[in-house]
Amino acid sequence: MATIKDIAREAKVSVSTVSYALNDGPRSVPSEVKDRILEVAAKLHYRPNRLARSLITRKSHVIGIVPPRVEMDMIVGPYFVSMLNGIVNTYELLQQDVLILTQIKSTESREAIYPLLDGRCDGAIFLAPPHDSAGIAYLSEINFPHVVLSGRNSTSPNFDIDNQGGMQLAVQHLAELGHKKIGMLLGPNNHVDGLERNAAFVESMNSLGLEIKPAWLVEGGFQQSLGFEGGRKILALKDRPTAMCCANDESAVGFYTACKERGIRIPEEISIVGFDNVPMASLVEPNLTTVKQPFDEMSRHAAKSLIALIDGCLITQSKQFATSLVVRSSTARPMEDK
Amino acid sequence: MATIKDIAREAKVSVSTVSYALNDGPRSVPSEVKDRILEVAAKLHYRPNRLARSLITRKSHVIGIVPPRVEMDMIVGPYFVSMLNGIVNTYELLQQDVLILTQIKSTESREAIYPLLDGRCDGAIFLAPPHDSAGIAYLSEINFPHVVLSGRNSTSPNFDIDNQGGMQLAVQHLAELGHKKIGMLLGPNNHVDGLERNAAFVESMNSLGLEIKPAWLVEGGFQQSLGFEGGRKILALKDRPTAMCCANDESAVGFYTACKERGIRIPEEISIVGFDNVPMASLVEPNLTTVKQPFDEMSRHAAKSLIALIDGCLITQSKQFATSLVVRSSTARPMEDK
DNA sequence: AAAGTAATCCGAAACGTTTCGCGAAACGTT
DNA sequence: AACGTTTCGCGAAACGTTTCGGATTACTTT
Repeated sequence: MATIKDIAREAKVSVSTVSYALNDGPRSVPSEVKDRILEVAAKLHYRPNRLARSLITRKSHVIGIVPPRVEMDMIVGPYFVSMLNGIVNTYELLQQDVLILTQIKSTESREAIYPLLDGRCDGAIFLAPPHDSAGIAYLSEINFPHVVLSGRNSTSPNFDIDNQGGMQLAVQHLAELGHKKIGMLLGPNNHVDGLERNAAFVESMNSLGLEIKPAWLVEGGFQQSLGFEGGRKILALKDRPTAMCCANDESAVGFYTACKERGIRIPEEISIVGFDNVPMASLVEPNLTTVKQPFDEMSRHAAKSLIALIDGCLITQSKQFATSLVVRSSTARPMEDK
Repeated sequence: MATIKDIAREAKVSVSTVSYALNDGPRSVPSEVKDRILEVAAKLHYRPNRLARSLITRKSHVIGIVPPRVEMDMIVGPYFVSMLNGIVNTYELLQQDVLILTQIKSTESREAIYPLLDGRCDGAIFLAPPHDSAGIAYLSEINFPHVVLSGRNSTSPNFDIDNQGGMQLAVQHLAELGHKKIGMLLGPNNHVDGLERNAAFVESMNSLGLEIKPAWLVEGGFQQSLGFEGGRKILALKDRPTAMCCANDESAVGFYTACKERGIRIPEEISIVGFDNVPMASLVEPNLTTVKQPFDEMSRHAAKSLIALIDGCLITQSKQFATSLVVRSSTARPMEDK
């Protein structure tokens, strides 16, 4: 592998001159000798070693992504994918590569996030990390550029949606259709989005004067399988809700399966609202009414903000993104009580 | 940021001793002084700089991924995601990080793939690259470890499915149901999988003695939108096929939309077979009968093979993976001809 | 007691860059 | 002709590691 030294020898100039020539460097080099250098470089198939360069410039042009985890398993589910999509496409334009840090298993301690701090990346995006992790707080302390997507860390720039407003849209929609008996497939409590959506459900129901029945609140996690189990529990009740809010689309789809198993028709016998608007929401039958999270806008915004941080802009504002309701075919007026 | 030098000064030993202590080797250091060094390292929150280490060891423990492109746009569609999933999960266990090379826009020239050769990654996986690219051939020439997933490069290890066998399963299934009038939503010709599936369709039809009608072969790309357009063309014909093979699931779903638009029932009026078995296949209504590609097995195999290559195992075999037919609800016997 | 061996640990080179300081040459100005 | 100002180019330091060669000391063995 040819190095800058080889070029220097071959072109009979010094190493520094070669560097200036190749980079249009901070110093000028006469076009005649520059041409010769470039020619030699091409002949030797020279390609700069980025490690050496990054070592001295302290810039890698690589952005780290810390993927979300659930019980030590990485989720490469629809959420991760939707976010990654926006991030990757943004960085394609901004000339940054993306490093997926598979080795970071937790954000809870300093040591756990050390792989981020070894010079390989200029900054990091955390996807849906646990609330207020010590590891992330440490990054703020040492001023390592980073942003948090779908999470809350008091010391870091956060980009998240307005879960409160989103859930209110969902509940209100059901109430307007005439539903009074509304249950919820709860989200996980160790995650901000889950927590907030759960709380917002209770709040929205209260503000509309609707009664919350504890039996209608069951764990749905954020996963299809848990949604299915939760659905079974709900549907086995003698007194069933006529509508369900789900903490996310995946668990809603799990609920669908439970309905199918029991032969309960959606939306005739039970209305279902999801949350997120992942691609599958418009594929399942009936198409899922859901609260839309602007994945693309959020992820692009986060990606760009991180670059701003890296470039020295110190005032990166956290931002909450608005949600909107996408009404499809999984919600309808409740059947007449007989 | 503390360096090994700081530790050396603080612990009153030489730099080399610190290195040996921190790495347990290659030379021994008495446990008394080692403990002191580790203590100082912890106190200073030392973390090794990987750039410096990689520079000298020539190992980065990072695997590069070159994503597939269609007309300069990166596809972060179901295919990419399914593969990425297997790769990332494998490398999580094998202690490798994953670098997505957004900056590689083509594999056609040496220069285009230079970002791969700058020391940041030890090897690379190409996802569905164009057939026999000069860039990839160059990698073989200079012995840079790499594998090709879903593509064919004569000089590189390839991991791909048996498109021929898969398409035969599809056609045979339709034939067994009694279909004689079978069309195809063709795949793109600039891609091996598209090419092979198209060819295999023709071959399978011939070997079963079924007539191929040119009007029933329309471009479907690998995308939903093109599948939709293709579907419109087919369905507008006076003499329609009773069954369709689609080059992949996404275009099949596009075909679904065309059917819905025209009020044509699947599978009663037309049977549809997809290819790939991406998650959406089991979500659409009716569930799509499709040829299953073992994404997980393939991607894991490729990921592991690449590591073997990097570790010096020079005989990494290309491998073709078997497909299987997943019969769901989008295929049925044709309606009686009246 | 001498010689051989093993254990320690230091200094320095190396990896491939970027960039600073400084001298030499070339040029323009008075 | 003397002086300042550019332009050009070289050498060397720096980035943070790993690892080799060798010097010093301590422990065996005869």
